[in-house]
Amino acid sequence: MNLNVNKNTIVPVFYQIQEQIRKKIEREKLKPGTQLPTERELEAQLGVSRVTIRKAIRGLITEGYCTKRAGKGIFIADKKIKTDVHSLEGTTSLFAGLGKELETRLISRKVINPDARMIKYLQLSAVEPEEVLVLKRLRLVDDEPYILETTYLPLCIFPGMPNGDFNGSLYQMMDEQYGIKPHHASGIFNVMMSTEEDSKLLNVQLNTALLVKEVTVYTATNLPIEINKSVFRSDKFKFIVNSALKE
Amino acid sequence: MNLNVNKNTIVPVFYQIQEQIRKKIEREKLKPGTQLPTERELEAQLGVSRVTIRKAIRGLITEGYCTKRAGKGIFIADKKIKTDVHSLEGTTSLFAGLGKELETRLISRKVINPDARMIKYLQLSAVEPEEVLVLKRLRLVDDEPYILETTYLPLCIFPGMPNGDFNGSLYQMMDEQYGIKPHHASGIFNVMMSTEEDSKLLNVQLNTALLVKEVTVYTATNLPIEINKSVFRSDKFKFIVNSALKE
DNA sequence: AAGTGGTCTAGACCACTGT
DNA sequence: CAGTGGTCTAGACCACTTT
Repeated sequence: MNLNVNKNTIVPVFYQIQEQIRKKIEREKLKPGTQLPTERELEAQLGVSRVTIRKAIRGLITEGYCTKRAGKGIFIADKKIKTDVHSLEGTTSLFAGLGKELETRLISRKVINPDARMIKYLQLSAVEPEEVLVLKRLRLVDDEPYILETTYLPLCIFPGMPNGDFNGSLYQMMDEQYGIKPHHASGIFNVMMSTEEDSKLLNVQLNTALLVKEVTVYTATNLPIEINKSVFRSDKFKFIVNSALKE
Repeated sequence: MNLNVNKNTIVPVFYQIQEQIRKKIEREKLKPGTQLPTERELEAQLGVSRVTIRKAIRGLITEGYCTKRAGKGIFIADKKIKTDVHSLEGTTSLFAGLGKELETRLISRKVINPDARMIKYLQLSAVEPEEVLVLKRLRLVDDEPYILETTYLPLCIFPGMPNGDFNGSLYQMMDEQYGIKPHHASGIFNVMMSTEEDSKLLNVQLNTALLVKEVTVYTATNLPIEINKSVFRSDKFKFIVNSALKE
């Protein structure tokens, strides 16, 4: 791997290692898919402890440069997919535009009584709140999970929806079966550490940094029709912003 | 602190601790500014090693729930400031709108020959590229750094700019002295680990997750006038998105 | 069964912050 | 100076993946 470490400096050893690997990736001397030496090999080669190696790799994983698999090894991540934060384009059409075969796997489908947060954002009746359909769907490409999407849909707007088939585009289904079109959305964009469930479904290590976009979606008439929480793998996506001066 | 740990489960100990603290923060049982017990106190109280305690805290720091200071301790972070990713509002007016006193500290001012990246984004002549003014400015509130902003300005558009006073709003200065108004911008939003310089200036630990927005700013006539790289402390900001359906 | 990363320990020393 | 977090070690055991 051609790395070297200088222990006679204030610069932490883990940081020296991390930066050398990062530069190799940025200069494309390490190409996507390449397997790094194992932690124990690096430990022996560099004469540092395994904890230090792991600390060096962790930062690269948080930034999405590397991925790890228990039992397999450490790998350079593929190029990230560019996604427009500002676009309300559905996941289905995003991938269609990229020429990638998107698989949608329904993880769970539940009808629940909304909590205070949902009542607020979906503007449900506080007295007799209507039930909400919760869909958890995993989006995969080549059997590799990319996005975990949780959708909250008020049944007063989408009656009968619970029996639908959710392997295609939800927005297309809304339009075709209910004549409802999403128009705009607002919410929050955040960094989150993966929970046990996120990790299992997205096939990443527990406590990996993930990117979360959580928005309320409205029709052109400002009717809230959906809360959408999308959890993106940070090694798979980069986010584009298009800003404009506010009037 | 009233935390407990069960070692007879598959759930990692560090994760149990992290989630208990997270919940206390979310339920506001731990309020902003509160100091947590020291790492060695937690170690003794919970009967786990210091490394495990530190691993638990690290995730909370990445999400911006906590901050650490060597020699001081671990603290619950203040509420985050909401920033619209989509707005081109300058930092100066953002804080003015919040009623916070923003201090701008000029860290460095250099005139450089642009590299390939700048030539591309600022659409400079590839043959005889004009020089670029690089400003590094720190934005602080109550002496606490919030944003590290690096600005690249082509001197062909802003002659004489290097001698300016950069403690106010740059956009105001562009308008008043050059008659140039920013109109829209596009670029990338990312998670980055802090470098040594970032860490020193933003007063965070080396290798802390930070949020970076790097955009090219244009006038209404699509003239690129600036590359702006803003590094946000993740314990200080949360990001709002407003999406619209693409036409 | 062998090899990978994941978790955890007990201890050491350093750098930074305050008194 | 004492106390804090920051770095690092050498070793142990576990769970997952592949052969």
